[in-house]
Amino acid sequence: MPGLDRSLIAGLDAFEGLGPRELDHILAGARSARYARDAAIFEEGAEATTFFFLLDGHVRVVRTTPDGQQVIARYIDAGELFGIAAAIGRNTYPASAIAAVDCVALVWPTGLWADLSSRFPIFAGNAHKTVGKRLLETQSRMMELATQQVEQRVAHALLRLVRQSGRKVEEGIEIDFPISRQDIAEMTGTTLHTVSRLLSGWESEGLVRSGRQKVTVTDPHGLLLVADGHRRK
Amino acid sequence: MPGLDRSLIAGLDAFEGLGPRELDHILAGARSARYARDAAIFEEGAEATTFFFLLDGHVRVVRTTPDGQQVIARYIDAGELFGIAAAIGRNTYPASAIAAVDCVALVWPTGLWADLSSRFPIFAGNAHKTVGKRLLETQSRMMELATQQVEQRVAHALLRLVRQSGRKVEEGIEIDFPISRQDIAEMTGTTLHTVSRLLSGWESEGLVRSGRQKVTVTDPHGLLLVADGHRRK
DNA sequence: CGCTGTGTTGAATGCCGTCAACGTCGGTGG
DNA sequence: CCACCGACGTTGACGGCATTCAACACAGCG
Repeated sequence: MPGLDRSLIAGLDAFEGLGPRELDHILAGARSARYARDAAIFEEGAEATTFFFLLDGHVRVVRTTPDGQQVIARYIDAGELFGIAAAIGRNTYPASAIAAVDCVALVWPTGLWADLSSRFPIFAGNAHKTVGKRLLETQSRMMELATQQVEQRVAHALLRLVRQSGRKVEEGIEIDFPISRQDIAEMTGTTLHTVSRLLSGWESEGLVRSGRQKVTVTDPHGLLLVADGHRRK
Repeated sequence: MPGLDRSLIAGLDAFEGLGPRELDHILAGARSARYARDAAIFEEGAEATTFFFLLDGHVRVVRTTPDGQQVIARYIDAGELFGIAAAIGRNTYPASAIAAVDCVALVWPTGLWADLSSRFPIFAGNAHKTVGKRLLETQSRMMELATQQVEQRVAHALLRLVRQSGRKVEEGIEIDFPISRQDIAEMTGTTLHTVSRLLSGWESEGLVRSGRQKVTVTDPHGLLLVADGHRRK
C-alpha cells in the first residue's frame, strides 16, 4: 500500500492542532479500507481491535435490544472518529456500525491508541472532546424522548439530519444518504406507520418532499415551528 | 484548613492505580466542601470553574428543557467524580447538580485539570472511563425510552436505583435517599400520577413497599420480571 | 413477471396523560 | 401544644395520541 497523504486529514477537527510530522506519524499507523453500502464495519459486543476515522460516506450506529428491536444511536459523517472504545477504556464496541452508503475509512489497530494518545495529547484531547459531544447529544435525545410528542421528535430528527448531513438541492436541503421510514422510526422511538403519516401530512403542507429512501426539507423554518410544538392548523 | 488525608480516596475507582505520593499531590490541590440537602452544587450552563469528587451523600443531575420541564439524567453516589467538564474539553456544565441529601465533596479548580491529567495519565484515564460509562448508560436509557412501555421503564429505574444506591433493610432493599413520585417520573419520562398508580399496584402484589419519599424493593426478582415485560396477571 | 422491500392509508384498540378531588404527612409558628 | 399549611401521594373519570392490525400500492430486481 502506498503511504497515505497527510492532506487527507489536515485541518479536520479530530486532527486540529497537530503539525505535519505528527500527522505523518499518526497516518503511518493507519490503513485505509472501503465498506460497501449496508456492510457491518463492526458489531456490538465484538472485541474492539481497531478504531476508525471516516474519510467519506455515512455510517449508522445501531444498538439492539434484548428482544431484537433496533435503535439508531446516531449517524457518523465524513470527518469524524468512531469506534474509539479505547479512548474510554473499553475493549468491546458498545454498538454496531453499518455503512449507510459506500464508505472509506482510516483504520488503526487499537493497540496503537495508548502510544498515539500519550505521544500526541492533543489528538487524545480531540477524541475526548468528541466523546463528550456525543454524551451531551445523547442526553439531549433522551430528554426529547422523555418530554416530547412523536411529531416533535420526528421533526427534530429531520432537522438534525439536514443540519449535519444535508445537501443543498433545487427544492431545499436533502438528506445525503438513503433513509427509510423505518430508519427514522428507529431514531425517534416510534413506528414506520406513524412516520409515514407525519411525512405525508408535512408534504401536503409544503414542509418536506419525500420519496423512496429520500427526504428533502423544503421549509426548514416551518418544520422548526412544528419541532417546537407551535402547531398552527 | 488541615491537609486532607489520602485514606479518604485511596483504593476508590477514580484513584485506582495511583501511589501515595501521587494521591497526596492530587489532594493538595483540593478543598472539601459541604452541601445541604437541596442545595445546587452547580448550575446548567454556568462556567465550569471547578470539578468534584463525592465523598459522601447522593447528587441528582438534572437538565431542564426550554419549556421548563426537568429531566433527571442520573444520580451520583459517593465515590464518583462529577462535574468533570474539563475532561471533555468543555467550559460550561451541561447539567445542574443538586444535593439529594447533605453531601461532602472534594473540589478542585478546573485550572488544575490540565496539570493533573498530564502529570497523572492514569487519573485522566479513570476520568475518561467514567465519561464512557455514562455515555453507555445514557444510551441504554435512551433505548428504554424508545422501546419500552412506562411500566417497564419505571421498574428498570427502580432496579437501577436499588442496585446502585440501595441499602439492605429488614424488608428488602431501600433506596438510600429521599425520592418522590415526581423524581421517578422525571427519570422515566412519565407523570407522577402514573408512577403513583404503578407503585400502588406493585405494593399490593408484594413487589415493593413505599411511602413518603421512600421506596423499598421487597421482591427484586419479581420486579425484574415486570421490567422485562413478563407480565403474569 | 413474480417477489421482496418500501411506502400509504383506514379502522380499531388501548395506554397513559390530563383534569379533578381528596387524603395524609410533617414542619412551623402562634 | 396544636392548628395550619404546603408538599407529597392516591384514585377515579375521561379522552386523545399513537400503536396495532390490515389491506393495498408501487418500485426495483433477479
